Amino acid sequence: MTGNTRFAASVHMLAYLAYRQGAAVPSAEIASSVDTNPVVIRRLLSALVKAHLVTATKGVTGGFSLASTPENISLRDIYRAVEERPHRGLDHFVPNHKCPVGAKIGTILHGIYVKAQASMEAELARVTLADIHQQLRPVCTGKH
Amino acid sequence: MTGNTRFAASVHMLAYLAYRQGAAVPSAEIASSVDTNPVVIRRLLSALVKAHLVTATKGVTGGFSLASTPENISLRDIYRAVEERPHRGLDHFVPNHKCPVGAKIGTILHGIYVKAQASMEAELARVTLADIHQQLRPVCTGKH
DNA sequence: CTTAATGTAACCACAAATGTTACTATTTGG
DNA sequence: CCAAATAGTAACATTTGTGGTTACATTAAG
Repeated sequence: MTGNTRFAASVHMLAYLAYRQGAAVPSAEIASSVDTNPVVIRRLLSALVKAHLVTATKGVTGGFSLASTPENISLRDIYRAVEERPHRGLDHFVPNHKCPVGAKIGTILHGIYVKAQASMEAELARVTLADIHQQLRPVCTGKH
Repeated sequence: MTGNTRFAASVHMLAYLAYRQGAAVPSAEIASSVDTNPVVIRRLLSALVKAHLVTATKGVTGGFSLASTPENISLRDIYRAVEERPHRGLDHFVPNHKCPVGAKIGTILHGIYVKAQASMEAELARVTLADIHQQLRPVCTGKH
């Protein structure tokens, strides 16, 4: 699993928590579903805990569970929690400011990125974890 | 200039060609405006030529120019020309198919990506090179 | 106390993008 | 025909981001 899979993996993880219906799920179990390392899972979940989408409990019986009902968690919430700097593409775009075009294109592009992303996020906002949980049916409920 | 700047750089390049009003502009001049290597410019322009957004002429007086009027070139055209596989994020996302969630989440996520991107592209389609050229004013016309 | 869990730091490995060099083919103009 | 300037492209180096891994401190249950 390489490349930028933060968002996809996060949706998968939260869908798994919804599927486990409030149980405290350890990172190792989630890692098995996503097929990656538990530390990778915990790193991503750390961001989701900070965004108050997930709660974590330590100790032997600890694990992760949704901080809210699936209906109240949209994919936009998840996106914003794990993709902190979506305009990263512009971070290292530093044209020649001595050129009239290079001097102004950065500002123009920034406005375009903002609008394009707002449009995309509006689409993500229309889907909730409950919708995804619904699409996962028919499926046996509980731990596999 | 690092990271994924293909789209931003391409918009810059085509804006520069619009600014130069149909002249045959050599890659070195564009590279100066973008502040990068001429080969990088030619590589990106190669994709834009294949998409019929730009024409190239070889030889001493050669260079690049727009294949159409700025009004007829939208940012969506540019995006599609240089970002061939925008769902690349999902390419390497390979969950555990033995898990009921892992088995189905890929298809669900794919549908979400398609919709989110369509929404973003619709926004990009609303902006043309003519709009950008307009925003670049006031600016002296011609070679700097 | 033992055990199983989170939380993180530190590092390694790999992939993808950009930057660079070098070369060929083409076209213009003397 | 030749010289100069250009596109086109292959090959390689460099950089950067991401995921994977190991290790360890902390916490809580029984």
